[in-house]
Amino acid sequence: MNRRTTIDDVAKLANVHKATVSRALNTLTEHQVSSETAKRIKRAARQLGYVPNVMARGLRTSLSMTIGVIIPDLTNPFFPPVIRGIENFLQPRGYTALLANTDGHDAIEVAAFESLLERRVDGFIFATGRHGDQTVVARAFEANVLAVMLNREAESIPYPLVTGNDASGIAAAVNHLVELGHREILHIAGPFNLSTSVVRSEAFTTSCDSIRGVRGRVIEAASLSIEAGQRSMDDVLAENGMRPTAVIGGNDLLALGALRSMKSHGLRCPEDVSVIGFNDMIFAEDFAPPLTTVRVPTFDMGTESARLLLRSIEAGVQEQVRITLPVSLIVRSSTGPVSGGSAVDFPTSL
Amino acid sequence: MNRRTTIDDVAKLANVHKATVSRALNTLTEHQVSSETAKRIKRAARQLGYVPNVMARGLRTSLSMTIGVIIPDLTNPFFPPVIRGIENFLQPRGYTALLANTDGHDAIEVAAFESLLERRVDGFIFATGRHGDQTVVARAFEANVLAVMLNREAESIPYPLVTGNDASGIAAAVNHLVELGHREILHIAGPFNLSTSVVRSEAFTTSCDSIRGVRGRVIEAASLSIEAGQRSMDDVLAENGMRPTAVIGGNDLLALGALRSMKSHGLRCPEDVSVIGFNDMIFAEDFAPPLTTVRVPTFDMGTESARLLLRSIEAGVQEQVRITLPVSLIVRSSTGPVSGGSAVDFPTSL
DNA sequence: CTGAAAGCGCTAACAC
DNA sequence: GTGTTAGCGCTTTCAG
Repeated sequence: MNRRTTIDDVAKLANVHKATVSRALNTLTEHQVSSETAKRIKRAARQLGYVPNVMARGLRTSLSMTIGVIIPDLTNPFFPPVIRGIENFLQPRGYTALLANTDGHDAIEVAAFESLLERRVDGFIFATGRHGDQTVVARAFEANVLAVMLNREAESIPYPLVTGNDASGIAAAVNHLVELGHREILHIAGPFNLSTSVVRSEAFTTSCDSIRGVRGRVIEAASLSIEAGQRSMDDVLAENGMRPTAVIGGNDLLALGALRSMKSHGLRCPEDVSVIGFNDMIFAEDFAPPLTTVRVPTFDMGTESARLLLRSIEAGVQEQVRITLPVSLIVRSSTGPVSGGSAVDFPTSL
Repeated sequence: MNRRTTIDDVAKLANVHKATVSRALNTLTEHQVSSETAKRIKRAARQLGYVPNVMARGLRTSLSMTIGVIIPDLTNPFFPPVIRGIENFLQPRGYTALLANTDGHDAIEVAAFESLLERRVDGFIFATGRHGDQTVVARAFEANVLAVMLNREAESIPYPLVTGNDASGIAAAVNHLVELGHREILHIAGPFNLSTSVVRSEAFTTSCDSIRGVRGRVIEAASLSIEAGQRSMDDVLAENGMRPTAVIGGNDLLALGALRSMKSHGLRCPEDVSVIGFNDMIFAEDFAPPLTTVRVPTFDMGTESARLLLRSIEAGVQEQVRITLPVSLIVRSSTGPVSGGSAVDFPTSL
């Protein structure tokens, strides 16, 4: 990677000062230079294959034109569409996203945060909000760093928040189950140090309580993973109390775990137990059975958070908004009429 | 985001020259400064919350400590583990990856490439190799840019290549099917302008030809997507010639598409037709039925390509290696004995 | 409309 | 061991 051509090279070839080159090549200042010289300069630039050096520019303007995106794990299928949404907004505006995974570890999160600060990112998108203020989010806020929260909120830290409408999604899921005749419903919630888990489980309890005869039960999973969902469902099935006829996972992964647990216990879905997920992640329709779930506009959440952040950056001041995007229930084959009850195809006596 | 403290601030507080601060804070030059002053400097730095500015450093050293990673689509589950593998190698070495998606469009690819050049990335990882030299890869090579190819090769451009052992994976898949009694095997290949598609389909033909009585047929899908796989399988099923009893997808997505097509035609898997995928992407085990597939070490491919690239960067010269990682056949439930024939539960005459 | 000069924050070469 | 000096490549006053 040999020495690249600089603005001075272009200046020399075009017989102007480098300042003029700078003006000519920047859309915002292009009008300050006569269209003839501008043309000459551009030709020279093209001829030399000139590519401006963003680092040098950033040093001068103290704008890096990058933003840091901190997520738990790219491998979680929730995130790729979010990232694409973010980039979709950033790219045409000349910004670039710097990605960092934390795997949920505080130490890694701190390291990632600092590494992004070294790169002088102009702002952050945090998709890692947790409760308990020791997190990086709190440090960022104290340090006056511009940021927006995506999906999850950080307790008491007033960064803007972009989420799906969790409460309405859960309500739709509960209603769907109730219409199918279910009365004993289990919610396998994500860890309660995540705001989404709290919001969803509260919405779950509220929804169940508001419908006569419906009993909702909440169990907290250790993490938002298939394994944790499976373990939670195993625990429930090991009890010899009353079994739920339906379960709502705090996300699709937990629902998938529940499905695996049921399979290992010889329970069929939806004949024995109906299952609903949350997010409608990729492949949700290809599972066995295709998963009924709440679709969350992940791409749009990315776009919106990027939009919000750039607005803050341009204004130079932190906004305090809250954007809640609509969600929708996608009914597939993992939910069916309760057995022992109202259904036609499954006349039963359980 | 107020003005950050600079090296000069630290120098003033520690009563030394900024050059000394620079030395003290850099592990490679730390020994050049007395441990006492070093300690004092570090204390001052911590006290002020000093974070070095990599843009300034990069301008000086003409190293950005970033590398560009160009992929078709992050949303394709093949890539997230690759990216994590790359970052896993880069991060402890102070490097950061800049990601860009092309969606397979040349124009976007060019734009992404230039935007990364502006950021003065120290090298590239291309996961977009195609045949036909008009691509960015060719331009990069001509411009003496350091890079490595991941998974796919760019025709005649001698960048290092990191792949899985496609040929052995396909051979294992074919053998597995033959052992199950299959004799009419279909390969739904990816587009032939991708080197992986060519390698795999050639391996397929070779494998089939080498076994007496086995007839292999190759059909080229329009893209590496579920939809393309479904369409290809639809086409085959619409013919009234001899039907294959097994199909090998060029990747898991194509296999999944075949599965969908079969379902819509009332064909069962594996009873009517066995299906094998390639990559063992996430959730392959959760499909209906759980997919037999060739596991490719995606994370390691990321790691290895990053290692190769950094080595080139440090050497300052392009290497010419080729790393082929071992793959393994993961047998699940989408493959079974050929119907109408041969197995033990299905007694055989193979 | 264009040129000259200064400086963003840092490191590397050279002094002492 | 530490200070001095000189830029890296760019934008932005300020003159003219």
